[in-house]
Amino acid sequence: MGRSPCCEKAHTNKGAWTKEEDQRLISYIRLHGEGCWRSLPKSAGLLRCGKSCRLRWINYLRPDLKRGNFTDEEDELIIKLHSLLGNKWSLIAGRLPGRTDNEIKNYWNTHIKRKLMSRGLDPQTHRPFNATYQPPAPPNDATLRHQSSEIKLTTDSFEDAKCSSGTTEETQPDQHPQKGQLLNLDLAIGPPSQTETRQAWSGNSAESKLERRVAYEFLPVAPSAAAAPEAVCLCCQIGLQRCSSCSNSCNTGLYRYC
DNA sequence: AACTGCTCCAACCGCAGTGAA
DNA sequence: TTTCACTGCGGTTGGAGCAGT
Repeated sequence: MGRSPCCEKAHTNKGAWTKEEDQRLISYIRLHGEGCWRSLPKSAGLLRCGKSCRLRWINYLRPDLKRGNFTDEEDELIIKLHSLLGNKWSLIAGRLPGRTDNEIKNYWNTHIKRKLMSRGLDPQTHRPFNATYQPPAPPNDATLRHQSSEIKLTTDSFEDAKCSSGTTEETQPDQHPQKGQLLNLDLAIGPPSQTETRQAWSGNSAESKLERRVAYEFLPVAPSAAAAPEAVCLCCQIGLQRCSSCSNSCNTGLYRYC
């Protein structure tokens, strides 16, 4: 038995959005807020599927979107994040305020890929084309487990028992960025929004772990393996010896830093 | 002016993750 | 534990616009 379609396709519009549809969607979300995408089209009087409404809002109509060309700084940031995360566009977008995953994905495919190739770098591996190197698979469960164990190597405070156990891949330094490289990432990145934090940092999915890893490595005070980590709460971003605001309610497991 | 090929990006599609029942 | 509805993500597509001939 297949999944029921997300909407009644026979009675929905497809293709480019009209100004009137945009206006209806904006007005409705202003009044009622985001969410309930499935019922939104009917409530807003739109002959669109909920997914289509959500996409239109997120990628085009949201008021906080930054339109216009990407800056060189954004370019470099995207490249750095992509080298770390792979094609995790939503995570990358979470570090670029005002940019959407779709926008970044398109920009990557049309500009940055070419830019990297002109530098003689493989856009997937971020390594020189002529290097004798077997490209790692894009972040799948196995590589995520590997990456999680890498976290364990860079700090003994960030434990993730589920991930670190069962890691059978051999560590081949040439296939992964060095610790120094990871920590050398530009720190001028905005913190994730509350929503992003809630969504990406909770749970124990591979995605969440990856997000935590990025957040961890982008922290202003990255703990070294030798010294005890500075007290920075990863989920609250509060630099206190003990963060009382999250230690009880936080389910990310990151409160160990508090 | 007409045609062709290319680029770019908005939008679609299918699947995975998540939480409620 | 299973099923199902819903949301979000990443890959892909289609068409508008532009440049070259």
